[in-house]
Amino acid sequence: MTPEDKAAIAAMPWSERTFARDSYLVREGEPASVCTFLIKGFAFRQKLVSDGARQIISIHIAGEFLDLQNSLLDVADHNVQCLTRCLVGIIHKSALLDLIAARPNVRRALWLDSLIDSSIFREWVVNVGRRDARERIAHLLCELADRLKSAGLANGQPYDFPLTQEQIADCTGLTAVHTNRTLQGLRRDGLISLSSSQLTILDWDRLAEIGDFNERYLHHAV
Amino acid sequence: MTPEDKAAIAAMPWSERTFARDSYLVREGEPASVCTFLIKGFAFRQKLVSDGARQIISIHIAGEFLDLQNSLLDVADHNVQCLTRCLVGIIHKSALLDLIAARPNVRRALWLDSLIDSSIFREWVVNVGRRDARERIAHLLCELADRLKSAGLANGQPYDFPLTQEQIADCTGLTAVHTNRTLQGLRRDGLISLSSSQLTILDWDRLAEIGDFNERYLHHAV
DNA sequence: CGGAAAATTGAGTACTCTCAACCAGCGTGG
DNA sequence: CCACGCTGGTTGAGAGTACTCAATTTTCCG
Repeated sequence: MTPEDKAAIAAMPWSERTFARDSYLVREGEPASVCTFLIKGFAFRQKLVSDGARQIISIHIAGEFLDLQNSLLDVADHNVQCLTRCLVGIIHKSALLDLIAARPNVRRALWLDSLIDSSIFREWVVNVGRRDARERIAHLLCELADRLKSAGLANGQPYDFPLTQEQIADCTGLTAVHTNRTLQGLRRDGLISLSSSQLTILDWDRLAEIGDFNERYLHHAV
Repeated sequence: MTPEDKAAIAAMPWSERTFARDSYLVREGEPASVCTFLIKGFAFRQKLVSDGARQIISIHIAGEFLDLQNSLLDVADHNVQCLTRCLVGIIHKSALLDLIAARPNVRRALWLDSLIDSSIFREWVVNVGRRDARERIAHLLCELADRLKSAGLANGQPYDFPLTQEQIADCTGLTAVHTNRTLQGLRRDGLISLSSSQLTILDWDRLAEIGDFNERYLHHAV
């Protein structure tokens, strides 16, 4: 992006707001009028099924858009919620569409962002569909560590890792109890250390192998 | 889209090609240089995990793009394969990018297409993550029937439904054996009739309820 | 008509879930 | 300052859904 692109972004009419942990930023079924991006904190997307169970669909870290799809879609098809206290940037979708119309580079960057989101969703389908509990959790930990590192949000280990075991369970399609036992297994085998929201990956190679983790789907280089 | 938009699309340098059942259209890890769309037949996206198991990530019907993400991403992050004999349209990604640059309406339509793809991936994460076998299969059947109908590819029941039980299993994260038994349950309960690639949904309301199916995520109206 | 692919069946296994109880940490209020 | 309550984490036992393996039947297609 050129300096002009960046100036155009900076000139957009956006606002900032802080949300408490667990606050909803987007609710399924509600009309979509704004787009939000995360300035500080962690957030996640989720859907609820008929019996009340929750599936988390993705985790988001600072710097990421939370609902870029709202720029074109009329009604939200899933919920977005704060994982921690969050500082969020809010842009009205029309402002974003104007910017996109005027700035090819920005347009490209935003489309690319949504395509990478999409790639992550695909990998999550694979993760919950074809891996067992140990593999799923290993994969999730690798993904988050990799993304934090690559976004420059980690200065070495341990990583800030604000997910409770129940939330890890909702990411991986498991129950909280089984997640607990599986995490204990990973600890016992000297692969990770995880407590009080601090994650240390003690043996990256083995954890990545267990989780069948290959960073290609994150498309870092693009 | 205006008539000019349509003329611009028609004027693009694209080619047609027929592929046999099971042929690969895109292979994970290979450089992405073209985009393809399905003119006739069925195709699917899939990823393989380390132990060789396969997870199908989406099913595609005539009229849909198969790898729009290749227009911006450099390396394919998953495989695309024909489910049946397919007639496929192929566009070099540079031609598509030129068209996008010149035609705001086309650009919007393509981005929208990729956003709806994304929404379907999210629903699949939920399906394999938080539903049991019967619910997963019911949901898959509802989705495909709904999409075929809404694309105008079905003139009433039965629907063309070219998935084998093994492929249904790979869509839902189950084994072929369990898929077989679960389908028998759906038949026994008078919900569906499925054989020789012909699907009849005998009781839509009950099937949709079992599968917790809500068409919102397909964003038909947009 | 023959062979391969797809569907079906049975029996035994195991991974994950459910339910329930219990422990630990922490912020709040008496 | 400590009790209390809440959330999050841990443990145990038993149940159940889904898997594995292997054989058999049926269907599809050349």
